Amino acid sequence: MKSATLKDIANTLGLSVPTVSKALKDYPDVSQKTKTLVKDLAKTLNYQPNAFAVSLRKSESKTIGVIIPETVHHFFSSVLKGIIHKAEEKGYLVIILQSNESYTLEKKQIDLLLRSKVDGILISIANSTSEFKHLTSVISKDIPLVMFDKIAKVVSCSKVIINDREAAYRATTHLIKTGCRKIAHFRGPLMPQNSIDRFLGYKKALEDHELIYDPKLVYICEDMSFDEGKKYAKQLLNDHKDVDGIFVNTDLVAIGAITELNEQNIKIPEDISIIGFSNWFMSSVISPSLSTIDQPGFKMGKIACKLLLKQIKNERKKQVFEHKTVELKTKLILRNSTF
Amino acid sequence: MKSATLKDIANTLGLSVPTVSKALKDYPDVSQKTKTLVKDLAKTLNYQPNAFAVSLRKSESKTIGVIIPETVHHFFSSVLKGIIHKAEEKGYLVIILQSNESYTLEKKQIDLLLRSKVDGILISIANSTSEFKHLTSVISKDIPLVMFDKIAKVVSCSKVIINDREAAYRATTHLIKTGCRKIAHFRGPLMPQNSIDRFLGYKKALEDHELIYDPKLVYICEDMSFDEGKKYAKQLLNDHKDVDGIFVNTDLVAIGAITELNEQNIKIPEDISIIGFSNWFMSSVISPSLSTIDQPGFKMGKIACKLLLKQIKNERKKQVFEHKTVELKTKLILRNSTF
DNA sequence: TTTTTAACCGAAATCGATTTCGTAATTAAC
DNA sequence: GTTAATTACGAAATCGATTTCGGTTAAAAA
Repeated sequence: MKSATLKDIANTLGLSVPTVSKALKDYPDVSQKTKTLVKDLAKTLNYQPNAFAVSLRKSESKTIGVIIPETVHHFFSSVLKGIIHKAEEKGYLVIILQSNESYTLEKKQIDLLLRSKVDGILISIANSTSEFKHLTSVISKDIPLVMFDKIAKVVSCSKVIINDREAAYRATTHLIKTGCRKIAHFRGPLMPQNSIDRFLGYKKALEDHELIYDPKLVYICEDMSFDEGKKYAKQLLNDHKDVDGIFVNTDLVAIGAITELNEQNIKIPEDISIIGFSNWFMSSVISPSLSTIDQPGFKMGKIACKLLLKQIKNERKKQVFEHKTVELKTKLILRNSTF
Repeated sequence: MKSATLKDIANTLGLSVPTVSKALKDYPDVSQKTKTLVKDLAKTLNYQPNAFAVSLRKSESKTIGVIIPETVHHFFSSVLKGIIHKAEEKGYLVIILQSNESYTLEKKQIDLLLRSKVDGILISIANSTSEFKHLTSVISKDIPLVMFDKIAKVVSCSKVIINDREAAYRATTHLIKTGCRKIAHFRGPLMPQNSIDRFLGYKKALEDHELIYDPKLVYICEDMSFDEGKKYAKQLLNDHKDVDGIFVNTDLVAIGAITELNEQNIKIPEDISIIGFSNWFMSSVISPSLSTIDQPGFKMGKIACKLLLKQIKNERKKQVFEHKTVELKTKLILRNSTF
């Protein structure tokens, strides 16, 4: 029981294939009579145009590809939701791949997506990605590309980001304004732009408020895990007993730190204030609940997808598309891990 | 700068398109000399077969579709990770759609996937889905379908599940064995099979241990949210002051309940023991940490995908494929919300 | 020298849908 | 009644790759 084709309709009605095709698409050079004839039969046969054939003819797949570092991650799954939502609304399907923060995998996946002829690509790059030939080659092939959250500044394409630096500045400043004088920073890996920017925001906040920036107070988390949060909290308590605040690159690590401080009976925020980044759901639930920066994942996904689809549309019309960088607002969420 | 086609290679080498095609695929009726000639040029031109054309010819897309109720959900994003992992390994891409627990959307999405000609479909059905014509119609079109986690028993296809009933039985039994005598149950909606099964496991455990099953101790959570957990915990404390245990359908709701009990200074587990279901990461981090049932999401995704791909393979070979139901082991995780 | 047999290659059909262009039949115009 | 203008359809080409089936050349066998 294969599905009906134009040929099937044409044969049973004694028409030619082109006429049937045109009838279904309301071409003016088909009589009303045959149009209704064709459309009725198409409905009863439940005719669906063969997507492969249409794709081949129009050379478009109505599909976009997304590469994220990790699906099991509150922020990225929110972004994903936004992307899928917008794409579906515009008649596009979404192929998801995850790089697991690996540059090698990311390259392979870009290749996979190109081979499978997606109409465009959304990407949030892996921590280990420091070369961008695979991305610029996408652009040079005239495949629309939009980066979100973890971007590479040097790649010229549309981007959707938050102002990590400013948000980190605000978070750190809040610690300062509520009395912290010796503030540590658990930062992310050296490479990705947003871990750099958050660090710079932290540093700037210290300097603007006449606190001394001390590199020894900055701990680098390689995989930004719960365990790393615990580990560096422990180490911090050993190294610097008089620390009274920590600004953490991401909530998960902050929660690890909170767990360690709780176990050592350090009072939060009385002894040490902690502020995280990203606003995972979890953060509202642990004890003490975690102050943090809210990152609008769903919105970021929607906007990134919208930008991509617009660019795809322009590409088809051979119009130039100016790359845009959209910066989304973040919110400082105050809970019980800070004053 | 369009990408190279067989025609391009054929023209520059003075060969015909079929010969080039056969050279690339090592047909025996092409001389070694032309083979190397063709292959070399293909490499320098970076030739990639046009996926649309191949799909049309072979009528396969090397793509599978996945419908889940929600991406922003620890369990489902784990399953997703497993699916994508296995699919990529076997050369398949994965299209993700989310039904948002809506039957209407689910139907539309099945249709979308069929129209876009995926080679197979993986689905975890929405809570509101009680009719299955859209699913049986997939099967009758000979498109392989595999259900996971939230399944419909009446649909005849392969399934990957856990034994919800037995796991719930174990969880409830643990409460009983550690001294609970009046155990409430926060269950899920009436429809989905696993919320029914978990309820039945709870009930059976009570009966097997000579405790009286009291329907008034069962609260129905419609959307299984944190807030519902809080709400019903509050209500439970009003309705039945002597309750000493709660078995909750899912961790998120359990965490809501814990939050409410904490606020009311009820001691966990001394006054009331709580046990959840699913083992969200969050559960190990809140205080007190939540005892729960571990559900192997990643493994479930991998196995469901593996089953689907095997069925796709068999379908192409016109072989019959016997539907399998794989039941994955769960684990009782004991933490500090129970003795 | 003739016949047989490989070895190599290409013509043509196919997968479905789309679009351009040409033509027959009908109607309108003069 | 002849010409011009519609109307309504189909032939053919196209999007790339694949596969079957012949056919030509050269080498091997008789």
